[in-house]
Amino acid sequence: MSEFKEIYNAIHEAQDGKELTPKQEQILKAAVEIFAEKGYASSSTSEIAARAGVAEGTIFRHYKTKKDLLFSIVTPFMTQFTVPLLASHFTKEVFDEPPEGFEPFLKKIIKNRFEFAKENAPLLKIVLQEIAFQPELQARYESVFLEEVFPKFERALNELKEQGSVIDFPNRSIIRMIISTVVGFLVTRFLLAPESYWEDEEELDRTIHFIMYGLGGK
Amino acid sequence: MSEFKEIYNAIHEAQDGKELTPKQEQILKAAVEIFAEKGYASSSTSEIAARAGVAEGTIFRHYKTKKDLLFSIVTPFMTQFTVPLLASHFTKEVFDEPPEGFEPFLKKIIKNRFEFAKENAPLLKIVLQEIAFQPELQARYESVFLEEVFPKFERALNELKEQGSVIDFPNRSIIRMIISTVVGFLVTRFLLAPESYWEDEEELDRTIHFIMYGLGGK
DNA sequence: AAGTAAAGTGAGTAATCACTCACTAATTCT
DNA sequence: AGAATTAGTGAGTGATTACTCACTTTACTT
Repeated sequence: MSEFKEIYNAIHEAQDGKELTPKQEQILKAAVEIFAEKGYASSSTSEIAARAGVAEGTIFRHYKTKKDLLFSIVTPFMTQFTVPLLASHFTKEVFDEPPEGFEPFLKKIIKNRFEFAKENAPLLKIVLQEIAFQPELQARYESVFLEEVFPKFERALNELKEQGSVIDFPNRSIIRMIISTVVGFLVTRFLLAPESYWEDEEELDRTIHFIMYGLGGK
Repeated sequence: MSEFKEIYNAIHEAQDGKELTPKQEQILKAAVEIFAEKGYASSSTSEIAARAGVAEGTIFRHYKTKKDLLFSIVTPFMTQFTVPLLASHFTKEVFDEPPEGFEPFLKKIIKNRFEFAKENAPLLKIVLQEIAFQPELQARYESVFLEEVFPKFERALNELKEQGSVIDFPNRSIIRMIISTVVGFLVTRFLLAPESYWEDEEELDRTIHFIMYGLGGK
């Protein structure tokens, strides 16, 4: 919750050179909650204003349209979620300690994104929902993921394949399988069955085992 | 497309003892298209009526509410999708040819559901979207999956574990990993990147390999 | 302290929404 | 063939929608 504020404040500051107004924070918080509860299309600006304790006009003072409000919420999250995947030490790590570089690489990346998802579950839900219908979000995903994350991932995989520690599948197949497994875990854990009892540490280790052996070389 | 008609006709007939009216078919077809394109909440009954070539009142002659129309579309699909998982020969197959019963079991089930998803991609999209916000759909999923599919799956897994051909993870973890992998594949194949060139046979085999080795025993 | 710019307000608006209803057209029943 | 039931229609309705705008309040600058 405090992290929430920080992320948006930092991003807004970087864009506008100003901090978020208290009311603006309340609007963002309320919008995230309501979008996650009922979906973007079924959420009304009047309800968001009411929950934020703010006049409806105040929303439109800061965000030109309702869609603009959605993007102001979703875009920073998408960026924050992928940024660590771009950090150079993640790819370096794979090469530094061969041939057992794959497992710690995966472990670190997954546990890291797990913690982030844990603190931003509603945002995860909003993104997964809205990316299906908002072309602007798809475009953003493609430009960031396909142009930045994918190539880095691919370089690491090619190296690992040469070491023989990863099976010789097409890179996009491998990446699809890893992401399916991780996203499937995050969705089950935080969106489908957040109330269940979860042994997070063990479940993470099992998930990593699944990927490691599923994609192991030779 | 022809299969579409058949499924709904059969189900409607079983419920009402009557066949679907031609206009009713047009309504269902148009609703599926539009729901998949813009999402349930953003679709208007007037637009559905227009695309179906039907007066708006006709929709409400057959479906009490817009939500009733959604359920009439989604429920038969959910049932059809899970029915083959309940068929007894699927679980039998695992025990009949030990110890290599796991792979053919998986292969058959996955290829089968792949074909079904291929012919009903828009419906798959609608279900995945709306299950997040419609408690009635969640309830239906839980009653069918958790009470029917899960126990069958579990019995098969316990047997396979005793044979040593499947790793000793909790059953719900194993099932989660299998479903994540399969759903991730279907979503990527038919919803995210349906335009890409896909080697379906090979990709299916790789996906099965991934699961087999990821969950292999010993 | 005065002046200016930004933040906040809430009644008002045109458009759209799901849904109704009195009516006609087509089918089925006897 | 006539009666009765069902299918189909489309103008009409009240509620809700995202968004505007003239106005007040707060914050910052000098």
